[in-house]
Amino acid sequence: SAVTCPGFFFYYKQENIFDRSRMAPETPIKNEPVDLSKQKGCTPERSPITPVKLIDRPQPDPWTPTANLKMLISAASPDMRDREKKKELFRPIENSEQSDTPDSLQYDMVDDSTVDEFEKQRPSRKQKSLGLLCQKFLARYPSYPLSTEKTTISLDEVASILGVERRRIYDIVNVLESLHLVSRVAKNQYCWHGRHHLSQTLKTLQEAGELQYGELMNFFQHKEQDLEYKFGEQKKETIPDSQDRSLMDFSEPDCTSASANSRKDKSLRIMSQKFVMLFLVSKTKIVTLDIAAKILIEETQDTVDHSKFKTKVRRLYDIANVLTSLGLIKKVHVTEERGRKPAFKWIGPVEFPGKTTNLGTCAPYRICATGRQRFTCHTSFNSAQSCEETRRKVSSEPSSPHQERQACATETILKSARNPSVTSPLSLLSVPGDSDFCVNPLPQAVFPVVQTDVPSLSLPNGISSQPPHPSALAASKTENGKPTLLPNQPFLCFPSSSLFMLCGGLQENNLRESLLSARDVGNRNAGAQAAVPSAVCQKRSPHKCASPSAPVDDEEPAAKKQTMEQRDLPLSLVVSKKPLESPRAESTPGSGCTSAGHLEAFHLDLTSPAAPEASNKEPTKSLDSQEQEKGSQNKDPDEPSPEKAHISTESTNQPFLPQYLYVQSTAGLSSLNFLLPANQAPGAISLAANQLPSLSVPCVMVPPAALASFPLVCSPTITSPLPTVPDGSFSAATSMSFSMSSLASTAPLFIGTTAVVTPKVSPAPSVDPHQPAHSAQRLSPALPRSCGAVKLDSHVCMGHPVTLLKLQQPSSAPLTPKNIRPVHHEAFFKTPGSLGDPVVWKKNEGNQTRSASSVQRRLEISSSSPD
DNA sequence: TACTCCCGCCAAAAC
DNA sequence: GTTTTGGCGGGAGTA
Repeated sequence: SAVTCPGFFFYYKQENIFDRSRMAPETPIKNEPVDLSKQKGCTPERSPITPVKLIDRPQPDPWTPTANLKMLISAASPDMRDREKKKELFRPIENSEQSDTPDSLQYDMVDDSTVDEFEKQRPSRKQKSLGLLCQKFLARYPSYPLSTEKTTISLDEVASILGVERRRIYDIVNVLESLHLVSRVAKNQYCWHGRHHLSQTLKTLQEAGELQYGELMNFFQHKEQDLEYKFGEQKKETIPDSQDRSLMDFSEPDCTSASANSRKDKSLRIMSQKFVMLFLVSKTKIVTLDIAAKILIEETQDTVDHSKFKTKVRRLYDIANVLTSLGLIKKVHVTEERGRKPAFKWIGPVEFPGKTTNLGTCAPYRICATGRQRFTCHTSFNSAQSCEETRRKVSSEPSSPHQERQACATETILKSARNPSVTSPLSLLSVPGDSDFCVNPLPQAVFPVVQTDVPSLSLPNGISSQPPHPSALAASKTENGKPTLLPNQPFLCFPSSSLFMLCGGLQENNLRESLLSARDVGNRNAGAQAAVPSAVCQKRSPHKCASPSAPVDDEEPAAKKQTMEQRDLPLSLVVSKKPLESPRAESTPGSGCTSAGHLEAFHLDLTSPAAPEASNKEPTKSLDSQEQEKGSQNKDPDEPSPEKAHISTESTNQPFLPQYLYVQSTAGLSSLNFLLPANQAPGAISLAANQLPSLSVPCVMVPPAALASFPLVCSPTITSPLPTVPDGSFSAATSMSFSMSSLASTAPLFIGTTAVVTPKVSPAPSVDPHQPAHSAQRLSPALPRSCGAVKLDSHVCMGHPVTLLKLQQPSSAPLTPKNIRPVHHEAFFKTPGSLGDPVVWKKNEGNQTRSASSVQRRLEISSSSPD
């Protein structure tokens, strides 16, 4: 009941528990009967033993402080005797919980009156539940503490007070932390923030969730079985869990230390955020545990292990209990063919007025805007989340086209995340929804850097690439130490592996308009990144991460983008809105949000040009902002302003005609894949099959959908080719680090393969403009085109100078086998590297399995791959 | 029987 | 080396 009546619950808590605890934490203790035997945490003090009875006892009176006192008093004598029994029977926690919970139940239970009975009744498991414990915990603190007051939480103290072992407190705190209700300030010390930022956090999560899980959720909801099936496959194939993980890990490192990542990947916090995302993304707002577990497992796990599934479910229950205590969800059951399935329904806020940005501002927290990112305040979290998210995306890839697309998108994102060792930024970026947040950072990162090693290229995936890029860039930089930006250059070097989607012929007009408007808005979406910022900053710090402070702003943008509606859309930048078919896409213009169906599409879109509606929708918003940013960025091509890189957004409404050529590099990974606007004359792109000719493509590069946040480079039209940059300009460094921003410049992109480019690059694919439209989900060479989903913001690009991208194909060679994608198309967006044979990946990962997320692994690989 | 999820081992991470 | 964190899964309570 408490759950259902949050208000009441809280009120109650505050009145009673809270006051007690806070005001006099000790008193509570006293009140609480401590179970000497059980309570580990119980400090001797508490141990005092006052019989818990008091609490337990249901007194007629509501739990008011006074009532408590009465109880205590009354209990006094009996307590003593009962003590022993109670020890076992009642724990402080229980007691407190009961007391805490307004529920009549408690009273009922207790009412009996006699202590003995109580004892007999012995607290049931429920009474010991994490949910109740959490309620007690929450009761201790005000939901909306004064900004001025900072409440610190001592884990030990709380544990002792609540009469539980610290381990349990961690469970609670981790979940609360994921929502920014608390933040860790030091060992054993957390800071209570209350719900002030909850809406923002949720918003951010929602955005991120859309990007990451939008399609999946929809998909699942519609086809669980299929999905499952797919997932299984995907996991096997694509999910290089390790890679994904790696992403996460890296990302985290950004924020925190890399070391933490491994564990954090699986962190309850991240899981919590992801879980929340699922709700926020779900149209029905109902998420079954099995689906959630599947989705989450995919992300992290390589193999679909039943035991893992069970474990995941257990964790989800833990999280759900806390969320329930927060009044955000409630338990329900979904009846399906199979029968009744446990599920939870989101009963928390659905719309979030605020902008996500603020979160970032909140000192303690930061939301990593990135979809995948972690919202968690802690840097570590943020990064981790992002990574994880990305991973998930990747992993989650559905076998089905849609799924694939999505997967691709996610993968790309993930990849991006991973790649950038730092990823976090990327990850952030990648997330479309987050895009806002991400935007700034990414761009920065993105800049044209030439990375030699960067394996990851987010680009490839287009969307994903974007986010990744930044990170990638960063990563490359860090890794190489030379993230070289290409000064001024309009070029970007892409790692061979990367895939690019180029889109041409987007609705430039629309975009432009949107952009303009966007500009007007002045959003600098930079702000958008807010959430991301922190994370980004950390990661990016080098760049510009806009100061975290920015977050606020960022959030706003994000918020804008992803207003409820939009959020539906997968942000994916990818969005290209309607690629070729725009017509279909068309529709949803404003909706931005793509319906579930869209979602799927959008992912796909990201990858595939075609991605119609979904992409459209999303793009609209985010794109606009992005575009705007781009525009700005473009202004300074040279400088990669963080924000610059944007994905152009299209007006959602307007369908685009995306025309793409998907150029696939041969080896899948190694080679680049891009989409060239169909419009262009094929000739324009002269890709020798073997080499990489520098291409001038008046196309837009569309980063992965995720990019939304990132700058996309779009060249709407195929303008005349840009001046080609000398291939040589880009060193073989394959890194594609092109900064998104630079790309963002939107100027038409010029893609030139470096001389180095290996012939592998399969131009051929590129040749087919048409194909692209379809699914390009697969990076695999075979699938070249699929990528179409790019979102273009041609407009943006249009005006701008052309960007030259050079593709390197570094000998793509080296592509690690991993990179090479197996036949599976599922991999879609994965960067070439990511694409690698799943099997291989797995193998590679094998060792890492646990610690490193697949993403991470990927990253690692990629990083090495450069080799 | 299936669902829940408490409990605490134990290892990674952080001191 | 010690302490803090927290992943993990056995297994018991519930429905």
